[in-house]
Amino acid sequence: MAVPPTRPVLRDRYDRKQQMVVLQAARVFAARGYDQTSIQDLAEEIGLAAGGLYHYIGSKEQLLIRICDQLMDPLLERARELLAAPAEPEAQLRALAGLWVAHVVEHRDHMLVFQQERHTIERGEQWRGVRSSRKQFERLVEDVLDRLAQAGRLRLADRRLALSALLGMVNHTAQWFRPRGRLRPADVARGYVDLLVD
Amino acid sequence: MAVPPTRPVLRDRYDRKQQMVVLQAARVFAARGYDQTSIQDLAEEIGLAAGGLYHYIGSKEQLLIRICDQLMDPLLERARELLAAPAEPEAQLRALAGLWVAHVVEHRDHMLVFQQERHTIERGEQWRGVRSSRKQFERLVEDVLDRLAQAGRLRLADRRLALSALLGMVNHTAQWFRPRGRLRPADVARGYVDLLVD
Amino acid sequence: MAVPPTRPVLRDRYDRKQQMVVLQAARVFAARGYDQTSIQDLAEEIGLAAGGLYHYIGSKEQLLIRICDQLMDPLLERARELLAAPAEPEAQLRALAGLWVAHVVEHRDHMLVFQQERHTIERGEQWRGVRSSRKQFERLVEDVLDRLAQAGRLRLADRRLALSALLGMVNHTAQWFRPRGRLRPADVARGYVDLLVD
Amino acid sequence: MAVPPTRPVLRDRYDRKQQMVVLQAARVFAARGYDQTSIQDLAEEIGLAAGGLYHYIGSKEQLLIRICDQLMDPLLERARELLAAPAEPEAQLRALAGLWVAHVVEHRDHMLVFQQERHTIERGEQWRGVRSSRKQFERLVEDVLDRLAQAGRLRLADRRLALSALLGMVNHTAQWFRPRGRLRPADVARGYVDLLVD
DNA sequence: TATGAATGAGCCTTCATTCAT
DNA sequence: CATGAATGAAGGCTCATTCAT
Repeated sequence: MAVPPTRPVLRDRYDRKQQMVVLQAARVFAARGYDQTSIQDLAEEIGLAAGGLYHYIGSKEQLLIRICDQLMDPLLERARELLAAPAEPEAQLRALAGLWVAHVVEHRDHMLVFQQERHTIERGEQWRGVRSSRKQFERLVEDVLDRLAQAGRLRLADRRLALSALLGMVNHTAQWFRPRGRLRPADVARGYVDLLVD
Repeated sequence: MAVPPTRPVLRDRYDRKQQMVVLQAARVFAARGYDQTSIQDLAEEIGLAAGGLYHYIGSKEQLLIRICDQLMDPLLERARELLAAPAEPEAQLRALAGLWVAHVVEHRDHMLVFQQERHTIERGEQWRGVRSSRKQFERLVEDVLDRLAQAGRLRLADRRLALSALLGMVNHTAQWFRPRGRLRPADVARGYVDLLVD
Repeated sequence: MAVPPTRPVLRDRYDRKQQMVVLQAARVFAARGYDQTSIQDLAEEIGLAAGGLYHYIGSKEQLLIRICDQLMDPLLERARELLAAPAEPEAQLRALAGLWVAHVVEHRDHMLVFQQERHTIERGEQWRGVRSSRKQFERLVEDVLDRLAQAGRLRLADRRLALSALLGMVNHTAQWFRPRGRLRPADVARGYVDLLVD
Repeated sequence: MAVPPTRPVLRDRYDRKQQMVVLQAARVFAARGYDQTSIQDLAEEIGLAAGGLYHYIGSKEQLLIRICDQLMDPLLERARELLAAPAEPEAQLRALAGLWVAHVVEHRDHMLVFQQERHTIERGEQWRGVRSSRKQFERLVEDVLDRLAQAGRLRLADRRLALSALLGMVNHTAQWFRPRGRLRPADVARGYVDLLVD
């Protein structure tokens, strides 16, 4: 198991390195696939011996969980902050979509891994936290869409279908968006929202 | 290697069983993941011994390829037929979305496997055929959207973004659609198109 | 996991081979130690590839459990048979010691492994069965000693101490007895009982 | 390698701590098994980091050797002292058994480790010293029994069997004796000798 | 066709040990 | 003295695949 050191200075260095490991792992898993990447492969890419990795990851599955947390936690936090403040539903949806698409684009690798391993996430006990985060986030999006519908601005009669459509569009963004491309994340987000809002 | 029999009667029975094997494999892979499912797991679920499976699959990877073909081939064929006939772009888009969503829903497991193994499909030589099918299908959708745009009916200025949005929505459908739910595939397809068309 | 075949003929061959594997494992473990013997070592000695062994053992620990069962089950059964029949306590003790020592000597390797791994046996849930067998056997010995004491023929006032002494002597036999030596098992058993009986 | 300090004051503190380490290691090994206990486990139990342990142990195997020495050296020394003085064989046997059983009981953990690792001790070059101690001690016991037999007081015709019986009884004591129980070590020793002496 | 024994490579993980700090 | 990061070599086990029956 990965046991972080207790002394604050070391703890800091440890935490930073652990973040790096998770980040790099996301990149490698996204490219080769989680199962197709051996711990040896990963260690090599990170520049450690296989055993050394285990100071930071606990297990391969815990590493995968950390990748998902690194994806979901800040997104959920920022979305909550945003929606806590009072504002018009359309404005909130635009702001939410903006940060969401930006997050997806910045965490492209995390997203790809998250999607690849959907069946894993939906199954075990140890994935409960990740599942819960995903559901909470979807709930936030749903709420904004509901308020938009109540304001008569949602172009789709079925709110659930609107939610699924938005989820599908945004998540899929990870699979085609290129940072050096013509479109900026904000353009993408605006486009998606334009489709939904009257 | 899987060597099908030559005598027609036997060949027929063999083909039918092979189709069943591929179908069942899609189901199991969708639930447990391709890599997390061993050949022995799969054989047990199908009701054969491990060795017996190999009469029908050739190899595990070929089985995966067959799953993808079973998904893409008929979809591509029907889409081509549809778009070969002359018709208005909106009508064609509606018809295309209808059969597409219906196909996704009917091949939910295939879709989930297809999405899980995206990184596999995008890489090797033996996946060229599957990749090609996917690209051809996306090209067909793109063409309809282009004609819709030329007719001034597309609600998004950026056609590529519209394509990505549609791909995202429809593909994502596999992840939430429930056959016994409130919505029928046709409702879903209509909703998606309504978002895009003016 | 080790899954035995269902068809009777194959099942028979499987069971026989499994018995052989357990037997050989006892021999190797006794000589090199359970932990110091790798599955590779063991497989080599048995004449299988490492993977092939797993058709018969399930896991290294289950193999250890089987060794213990192969030791305890027949001993317990014979002891029960013997003590079920009515007889004088001294005669029963002599008969019991006779078969017990003979069993220890014939299962010398099993005994050595059993003693080496005492700490393992006393701990986990999966060892409950083995622990229970050991306790039941000791209980049988205790009963005979009690009846001997009631008949006024036990040379030690403390019956528990007598039991421990006998257990110590007989079990230790595995560590020094040589089949080609001067003493036969029956001589050893007689000697032990002579010490205890007035 | 473990390099003790040279300055006497430090050396003293070092030696005391080393004794403690060996003592605690015996306890942990007895409970969990030598091989099943990692250096990290051990360090945690002792309250050091893994690296810190190595100041005191040299290597895991040297630690095991020290445990055996801590068991055998004082026993052998006291037994030699006792038997150096002239006395009747029965009195000597009683005295020897007394200190022996007391020693076994006080070094219960050491004994359990010693028995667990019998196959290790009997094999390597570095174990020659421990093996030699064991043999010398057994030789001392054998001599007393021989003199007892010459005095016509041994209840077993076969002296080797008597020796094995005594070794078995006393060594086995480590496995059942409870310090807070009804019996004191002296009672146990007397019981064993009573069995052997006419 | 089908079975299940068998292989051999590879995977995740552990662990004794070392060393810079 | 002590820490904890790091290594590198196994170790137990799984698994796709083959083949005699």
